[in-house]
Amino acid sequence: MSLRHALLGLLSERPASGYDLLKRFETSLANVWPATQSQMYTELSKLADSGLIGVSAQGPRGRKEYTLTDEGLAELRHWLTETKPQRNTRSDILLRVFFLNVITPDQARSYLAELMELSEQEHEALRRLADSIDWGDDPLSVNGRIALEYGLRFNAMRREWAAWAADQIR
Amino acid sequence: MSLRHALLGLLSERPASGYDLLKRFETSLANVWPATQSQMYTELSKLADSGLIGVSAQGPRGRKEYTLTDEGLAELRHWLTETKPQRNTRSDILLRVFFLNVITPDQARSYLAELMELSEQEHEALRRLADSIDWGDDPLSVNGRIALEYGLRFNAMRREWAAWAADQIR
DNA sequence: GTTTTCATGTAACGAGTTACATGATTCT
DNA sequence: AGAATCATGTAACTCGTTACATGAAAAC
Repeated sequence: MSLRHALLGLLSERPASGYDLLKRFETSLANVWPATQSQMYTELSKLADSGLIGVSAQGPRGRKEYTLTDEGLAELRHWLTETKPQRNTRSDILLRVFFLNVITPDQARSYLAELMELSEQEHEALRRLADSIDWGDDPLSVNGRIALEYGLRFNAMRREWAAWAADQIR
Repeated sequence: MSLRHALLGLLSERPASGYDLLKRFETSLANVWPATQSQMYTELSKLADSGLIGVSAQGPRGRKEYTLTDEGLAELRHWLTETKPQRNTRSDILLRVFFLNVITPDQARSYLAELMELSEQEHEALRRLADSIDWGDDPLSVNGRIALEYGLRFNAMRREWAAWAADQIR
């Protein structure tokens, strides 16, 4: 139920079309909340129907620019302050760990080595992303920087853990 | 698509009924792959239809005991060795971070303080769980211990990050 | 004999994915 | 003129959640 809030959040910065939002997802939110094109257009229609956003302008090629309404902003704030985040369960990566005894120790260690590599690659990608952006003092930079730092720490933690885990398997 | 593999994995230890598996999910896999009763019975039917598991015994009250077939074990091994884990995206917690500028700095800091507390609570719960189990040298203990260590490290990381993040918000 | 536990299933709905379908406009 | 990009939408399907429904057997 959070795609709607992701869209409201992006529209709180500035009005945008579905196409714009699609692009912005790719660059900023793809890591924390991926969404398909199909899903976004559907959700935007629903948001417009429920009055949380409105069509503020029409452009060429049927372009519809959406703007956050007062109700939409209220809903966004309500979500941020009054509702508790659901903890993030369901990890394919971790699920596999429970069944590593089904394969050979060599295969298990190889799986954990892959995880280490994956973590390193993601860490590196985030580091490059951090370098490519010139961070200002504006709120968006601060928030983006905080989210990115999470990614860096997360991948560092996961790399260390996978190394430790590989060592546990005898 | 991993619930099926979670079920195959649990059945690789020993045969069990849907009801048994439901109980075992609660204690072991609930943290990494929660599933509802409804979902599990449906998935077990599908697995039986496709021949990856079979009904090995019938008990009182319509109890059906399922056993992993050779094809099922092969599929489980295939999943573990040949397929790449999908990285874990979609974090409600992190999504909110992107929009903290929409609320007041005080509210934002309060949100991060909640996250710190949540991480501490989960860490503590896992620590208690670790203490309550007498870990042996058997494969299941090793795997369970590895998964649990992940949880401990993850929550420690998240707590530190939230503390750091709160400090970034001025 | 009543409550608890065991045990399985279905229906309706919401969220997410893949694929298909269409067409206007801008760029080269 | 043709290719790339902009731009939106729908259909079919899978996965996951909530709620409903049922009843046998064991425990007290």
